[in-house]
Amino acid sequence: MARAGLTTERLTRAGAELADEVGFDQVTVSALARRFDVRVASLYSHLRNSQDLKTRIALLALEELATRAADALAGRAGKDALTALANVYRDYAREHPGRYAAAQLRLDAETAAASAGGRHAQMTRAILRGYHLTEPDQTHAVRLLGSVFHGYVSLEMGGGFNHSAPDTQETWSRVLDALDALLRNWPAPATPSTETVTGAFPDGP
Amino acid sequence: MARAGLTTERLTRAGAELADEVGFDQVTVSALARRFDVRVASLYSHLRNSQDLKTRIALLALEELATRAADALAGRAGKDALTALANVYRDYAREHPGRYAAAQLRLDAETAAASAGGRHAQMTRAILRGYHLTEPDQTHAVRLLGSVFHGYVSLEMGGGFNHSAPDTQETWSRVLDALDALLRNWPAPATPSTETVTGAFPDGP
DNA sequence: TAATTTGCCTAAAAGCATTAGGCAAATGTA
DNA sequence: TACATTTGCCTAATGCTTTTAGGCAAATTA
Repeated sequence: MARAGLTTERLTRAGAELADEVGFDQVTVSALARRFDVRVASLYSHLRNSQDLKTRIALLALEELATRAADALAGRAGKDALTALANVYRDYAREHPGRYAAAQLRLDAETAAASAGGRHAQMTRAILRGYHLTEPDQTHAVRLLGSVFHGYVSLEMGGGFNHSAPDTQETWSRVLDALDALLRNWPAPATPSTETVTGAFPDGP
Repeated sequence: MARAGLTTERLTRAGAELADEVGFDQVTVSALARRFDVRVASLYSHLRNSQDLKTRIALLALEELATRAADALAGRAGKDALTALANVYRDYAREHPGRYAAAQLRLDAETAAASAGGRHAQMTRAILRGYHLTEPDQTHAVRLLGSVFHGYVSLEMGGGFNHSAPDTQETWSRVLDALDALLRNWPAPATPSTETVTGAFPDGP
């Protein structure tokens, strides 16, 4: 009987498409087999197991995202770069929700080390060059940006912003304005504020 | 034979504990039945199905979070309130990772409307009173804060911040400093910058 | 063409979700 | 107290997913 021509790569790509269609956690070895019109057991020659499939989809997504990010950053700096990078994540999540979810999969240390994850941190760090932050503030800022990008995209996709007035695109622009302003004027560590105490009641009532 | 005394509430609470122990998406009707030393089918008198169980755990988590948030905000304002609210989310996620994951579950519109979700938005809005923002900036800021809190906690729990130098507590403090500074000095919408263009090459090369 | 490798198959076991129908314990009623 | 009803947990059964073992035929190599 004719062969289906399965390969790990083809399965991974099809898995990514499936994820975008039905959601990453609905991605199942069975569903993938159905899509290739092949028996389930046949996939186990190409994939170690279900977790292996999911990991491969995650790595694919991280790669795609890193490539898009690198393209977007080329030739840009400052707020222009900030906006471009932020939009890469947001647009990718909208175009490929399943892959974006996959990119959030927790990888074990070795796999993570071999993934495109490191490049993402590097690129976020790159856009900070325009803002003249020095360590450790640079790392703080990298983490903040990652948090905002991921948090915003994740809440927006979850429908958390659908309920009220200003549309989410408007908010997104203003959030990027705000981040730009913040990075241009990164505050020093707050000194534990004693002023309210030293006002009316220097040593308490 | 003696009855086990199952109720929907007891099952929900036990489900939440199970989630914290093994992860929210490992929560299964079967595992819960095992925990009560009872046959699986018995749970279906108290739960419509697996999804129902997960939804109930999510609602429980949202309630608990809202209660903690309300307690934390009582009598606080300004940065003090900002920090307190932020720490509620972060601490809850660390103490109850499974419940925190549950709180992220996508609910259908009616369920969401009946949930404590609305109170969360209200409380975030409440801390902005100390910062004198008016609409629509207030909504933008609510969304930004939600994004940072959720994004940071989610990346931190995922181990995304374990790789490099400044420890995550230090970053957390500096992120809160930064948000406070940003809210005290919320920027006007950026005007499309024409300055780089009008400099050397007014109409392009 | 013959030998070997490789790819997809059948078969089977185990776990989870879910429904149908039954018996016994708990509760309400005379 | 005795009886009737409701309620709670049970057994049984179906269907889906995961995963392993072993087989046959197609593709590749010699």
